[in-house]
Amino acid sequence: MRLVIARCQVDYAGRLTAHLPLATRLILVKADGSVSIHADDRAYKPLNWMSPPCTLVEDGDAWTVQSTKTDDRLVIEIDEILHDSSHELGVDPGLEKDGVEAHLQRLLAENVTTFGDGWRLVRREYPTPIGPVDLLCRDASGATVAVEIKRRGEIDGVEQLTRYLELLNRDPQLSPVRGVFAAQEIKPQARTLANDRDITCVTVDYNALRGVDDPSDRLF
Amino acid sequence: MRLVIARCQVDYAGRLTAHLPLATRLILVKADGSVSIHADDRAYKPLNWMSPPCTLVEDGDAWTVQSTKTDDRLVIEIDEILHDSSHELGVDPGLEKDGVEAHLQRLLAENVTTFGDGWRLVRREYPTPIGPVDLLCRDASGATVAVEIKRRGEIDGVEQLTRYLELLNRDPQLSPVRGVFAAQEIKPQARTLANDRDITCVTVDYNALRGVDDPSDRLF
DNA sequence: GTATTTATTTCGTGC
DNA sequence: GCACGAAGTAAATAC
Repeated sequence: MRLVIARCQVDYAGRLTAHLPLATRLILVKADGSVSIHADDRAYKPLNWMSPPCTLVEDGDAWTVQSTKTDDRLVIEIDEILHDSSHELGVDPGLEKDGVEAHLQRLLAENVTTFGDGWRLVRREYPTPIGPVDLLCRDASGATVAVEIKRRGEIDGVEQLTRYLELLNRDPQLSPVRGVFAAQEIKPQARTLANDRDITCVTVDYNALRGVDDPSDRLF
Repeated sequence: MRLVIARCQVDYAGRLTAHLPLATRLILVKADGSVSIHADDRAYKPLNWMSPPCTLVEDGDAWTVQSTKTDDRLVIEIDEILHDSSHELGVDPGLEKDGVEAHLQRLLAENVTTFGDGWRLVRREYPTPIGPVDLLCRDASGATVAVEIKRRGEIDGVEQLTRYLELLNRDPQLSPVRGVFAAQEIKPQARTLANDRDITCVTVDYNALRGVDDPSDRLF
């Protein structure tokens, strides 16, 4: 990884064309070949960048980063270099994620009684012609319920579930099928639409649910 | 801007929980308060980050980045610092973009003959109850044409234009209205759907069109 | 202010 | 390899 602090101008041509006037910035050159130009704001987002595969050619003050696959090009005109250092980082073991929708789905699949006593899982990722339903269940009375799970419940999730319900209700083996919209947080608009369509909203406490599964916390 | 190369472990808790095992990484602390943890790959994307507003508290080897607005938290456990430098960058004049959909729309509005001889513009951003149509035109024969413009023509753009056409064709003053789907690049799926719905596809050469407007190129 | 759309989206996953 | 959906999406824009 190479860190360069330099006064520079940058031009990009590719999916769009863009220009950066002369100013002092960080030029970050990674071992993967990527080059990104950072200002002192915009959080982690660079002003300009080139994704690998690409090659950096330094011709004096003119640095050219050319994409190997497309005709995208970044031209950096160096005015003055204020810092230039390189560092061996090695391969990163990578990020271990937790808490995404998939995990929430697995937890709920293993704990369908979260929705009500006597519930049981028919199957996870129940296939339909327009895509899999997250969970297909039977409630205590034996009625079929399609469950759509989101981390954040928004209006498009309700639309998605509505499409599934319409399809599932055409199947006389399953019909009538009702819907449950489960999320860690449900937006008011989504809740209103769901209620209007007789879909039950359930907000899920992910931490509590995980506690059922594995009470050992990592750090928090 | 502060650049720290350090062997470290990182834990994040917020919208998800995540852990980074001990490894050497770049810790980038920007003047806007943001902190991002970079490995030597993943292009410009950090492994972990915290967006402003947030505060970094260093307590020996334990660095804590706490979001001011939410309860998101990043805990960095420093094992060894290999590099630590700070740099004054000043305010960046920022990126001047060109080539986005808005500009493409303006260019085409000024050059509707791109679609055919004798075409003229009725109006740009023609209002309908479900949103504005990019361009409403009349072709050489006087027939009404609705034009939907995208940088990249994908299936949802065709759906959008279809909804506009359905609405516009209810207006006896305009009907019959046909559709043109214009983009720099049209995906095969979108083209197939458009053809099926008798919508004409037009791929636009943005550079050539811009050349009509302003023949002076910046760099390329 | 909130809701919607865009993004040089990027990134993963299933086919 | 390509289409589809999710993202700690974020950011800009419309309302």
